[in-house]
Amino acid sequence: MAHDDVQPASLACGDCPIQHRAVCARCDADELEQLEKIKYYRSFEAGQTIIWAGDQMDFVASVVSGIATLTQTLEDGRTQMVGLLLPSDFVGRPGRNRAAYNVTATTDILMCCFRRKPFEEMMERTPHIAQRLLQMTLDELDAAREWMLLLGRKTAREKIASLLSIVARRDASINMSPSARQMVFDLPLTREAMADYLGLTLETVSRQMSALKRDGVIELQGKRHVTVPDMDRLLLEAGDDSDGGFLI
Amino acid sequence: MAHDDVQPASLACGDCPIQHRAVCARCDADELEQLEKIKYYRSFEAGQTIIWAGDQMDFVASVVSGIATLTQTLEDGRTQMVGLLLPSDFVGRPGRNRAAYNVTATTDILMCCFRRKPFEEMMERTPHIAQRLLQMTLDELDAAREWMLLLGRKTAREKIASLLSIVARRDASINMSPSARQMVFDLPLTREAMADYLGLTLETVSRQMSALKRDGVIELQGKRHVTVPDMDRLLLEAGDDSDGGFLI
DNA sequence: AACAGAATTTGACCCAGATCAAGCAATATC
DNA sequence: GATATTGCTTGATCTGGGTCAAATTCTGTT
Repeated sequence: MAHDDVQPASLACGDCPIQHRAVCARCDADELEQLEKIKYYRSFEAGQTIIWAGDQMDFVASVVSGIATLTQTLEDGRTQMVGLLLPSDFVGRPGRNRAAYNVTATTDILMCCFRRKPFEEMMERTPHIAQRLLQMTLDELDAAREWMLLLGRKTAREKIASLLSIVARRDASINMSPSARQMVFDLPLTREAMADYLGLTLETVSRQMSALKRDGVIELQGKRHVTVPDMDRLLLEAGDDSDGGFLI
Repeated sequence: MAHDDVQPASLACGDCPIQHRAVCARCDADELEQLEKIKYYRSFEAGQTIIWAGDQMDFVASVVSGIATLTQTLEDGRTQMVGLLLPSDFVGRPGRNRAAYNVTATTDILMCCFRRKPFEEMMERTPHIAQRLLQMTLDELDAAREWMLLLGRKTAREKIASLLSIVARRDASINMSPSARQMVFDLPLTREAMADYLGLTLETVSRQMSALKRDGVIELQGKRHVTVPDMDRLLLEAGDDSDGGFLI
């Protein structure tokens, strides 16, 4: 998951052919050449499952463009989203060859993959890769823990408001000044995906969206296009004491 | 408490004075000497808050003995536990000087601390420390995500059964063969702490404990001492498809 | 042993969110 | 242009777990 400290500009790192913050921010020419040899691209269509939980993983990868979700399921079909993969996010872990989650493309997606074994060997020789991955993993852990608070203790309305403010914030950091009061963005998730993320049913998501609209917290044009007239109001509804999103 | 006196063999790494898997498993004599210089011990009593969210952190640390919890709170007082710190676990992150969570001792606890700046500098020079921390952080992330599934999608009864099976499993890995059908252990948590961990109220925890007892899934001697006559039954109640605990 | 205080259990009641079931709107297919 | 298909909304009803309150252990102290 990406974070507030990661500026979109930092995603493309100069003339690095991989253009990925996890592995190339501090790579020298020699290291980049090594990476070049073990890398390949894979693309998936929206809705495709990229990796099934339990699958053999012979690669680690980073998202170049598009969005994917990490989900866990109970055998009776209950599913919980446990993470989002946004451009520049990393998936797969050195040292383990089985996937722990389902990874599903929610939009068309392009992944930059590295063969696992050589990547691990390279990591041994190239300390700053482990350091960078540690940094990213710690960010993800913070995000996951923030989400635990949401899942365990927030009301449905607060959950929705939290998700909206997070998406708004991320969109804003890409499209406009993050301090603007009014924000406009498209939801990258269906109601069902929102429900899976928030630990709710899609009906409750829909009802709370309608409630927030009725109360003037948000405006909806169509189903995906959202206008937030007053971000402070939305953040208040989210129930966070802090200024909002660690998440995403 | 059982955990104070029993240390898994793997925690003590040879003649390393720090005896901590995060930082010394592959340290040579020279590195150990450096660590020795920046380390100190702190101890806390059960109930004490070790670190407040937002506090300045001038150290990173690992638990030598005892148990602590990581909690997040909303400003109206709702709290959610987001992690447990057990002996050998690491807390604090290189590269950030503000704590993100409250850390509270649930038993008397001894921590081995390293001054942050020199630790970071040492990490730069000593690749395997970052590699080890990455490994540990990835494990924690998996645990957090497993917990997200629990928080978002499991019923109260399943949550309790999950927690019990996790504690049983961890205890078993210390005290006896993990494959035994019957298990006996002490809960290291109060009902309130269990509730904070599971995203429930303490009344619901109590009720579900009683229900599991009534249904013969567990036996209770006193409030903390638990006997599980049939671990498979408990795991079934936990609703996991896998064989249980990534967690803890 | 008796008491105080905390932790836990149990009961009665309530409500947020789940479930079940229709309708509606937008897009894709023929 | 008619018709599925898919995603979303809304309504009616039910229920798991929350809330409030009162016992009942347990623990430590005098």
